[in-house]
Amino acid sequence: MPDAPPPSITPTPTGFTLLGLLSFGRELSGYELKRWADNLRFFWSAPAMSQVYREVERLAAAGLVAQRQVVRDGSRSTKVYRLTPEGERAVRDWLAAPPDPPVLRHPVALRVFFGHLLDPAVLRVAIEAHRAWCDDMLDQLGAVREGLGDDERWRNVAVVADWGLDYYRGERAAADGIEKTITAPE
Amino acid sequence: MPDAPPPSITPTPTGFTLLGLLSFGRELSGYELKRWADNLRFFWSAPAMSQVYREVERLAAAGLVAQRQVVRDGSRSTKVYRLTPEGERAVRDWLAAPPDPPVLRHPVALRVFFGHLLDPAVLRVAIEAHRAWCDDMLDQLGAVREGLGDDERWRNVAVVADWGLDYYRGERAAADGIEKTITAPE
DNA sequence: GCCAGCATGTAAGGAGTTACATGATTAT
DNA sequence: ATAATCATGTAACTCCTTACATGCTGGC
Repeated sequence: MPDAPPPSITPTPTGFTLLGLLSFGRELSGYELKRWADNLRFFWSAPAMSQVYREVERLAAAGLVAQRQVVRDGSRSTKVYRLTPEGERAVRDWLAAPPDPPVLRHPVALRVFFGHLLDPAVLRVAIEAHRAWCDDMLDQLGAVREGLGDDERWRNVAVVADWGLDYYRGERAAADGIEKTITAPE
Repeated sequence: MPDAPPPSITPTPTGFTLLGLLSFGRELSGYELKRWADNLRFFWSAPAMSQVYREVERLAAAGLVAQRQVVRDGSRSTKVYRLTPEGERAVRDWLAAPPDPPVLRHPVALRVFFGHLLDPAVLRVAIEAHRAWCDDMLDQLGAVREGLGDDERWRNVAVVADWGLDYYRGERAAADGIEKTITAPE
């Protein structure tokens, strides 16, 4: 008699992204999955460590990933996960479904919208902080992009990285534009 | 003896945005607040109806808004809310705090990232759906922008609307660019 | 007569966060 | 030695959503 059929729970969005990360073929630990997931932060929300552990357990319970105990360095042991065929089917189906609209929460836009409640100097500080954040993201994403090179295997990832670089450059330019509007009201 | 001091709870982000909406000076019902909040959807998440009612009750309990029973049309009655001085202080302080980084969740970027799991034709459909969504947002936001005119009272709102029009135009252009990359792989 | 819009809520649950708790290994 | 990184989890809580439930009013 084969194993009991895994309970058919539907993964959360984060669960699906973890399946996606495992679809690159490597066996990863929860810790490694978190670090890979952090690379999605340029266009997606990176999950908390604790959620990665919770989700990957759920995925294992559902049979979408296979768990394996690995002993490293003699005594220390780690759980690693790899995608099962069912898991791959699940991500594929999830991705093939019509996409939800993008989610955007833009604190700077919100502050301009409610600009009558803010001292212009404070608003300007917020805009400048945003620009600095954009620069930071551009640095980080630029580094990622360089690491990808033109390796055929990371072609799609590179496309997204290039898209992201444009996105954050646009974001930065928009911040500059808004700041001018604020500083020179008439 | 004055009224018991209102319990000092901190509003949720949605609660603060409701305070912000009330800071434009009008007394609004829960229903009207929801419709006003929907105008934030171009750069912020619009709350569900039920959450608006829950939050506005909490704000009233905290003394940040004042509730008033209004009888319309003889029998029908509505609760309307207006901002109290404490409420105004609370939003101001919230907005003056350093902004959180923007939140972005971009399903199309995610699909490109995991492009190896998708039939190119399906990916193209997703990109085209995204472009259609951008066009829709541009239409809606354009209509909002026109309604604002150059009324001095809506100056900041108009600045955000103009920013949004640029944002969605950029989004649309990026979708076109990505689609070309996908269609012509070499 | 019926449907769209106005109007208000409750109940249940989903998805995620922060804070806490623990401990081994590696590099400085 | 001590700090950073690797490694794994639990508990409590927040914020928000969907589904449900109800009823009035105005226009076609």
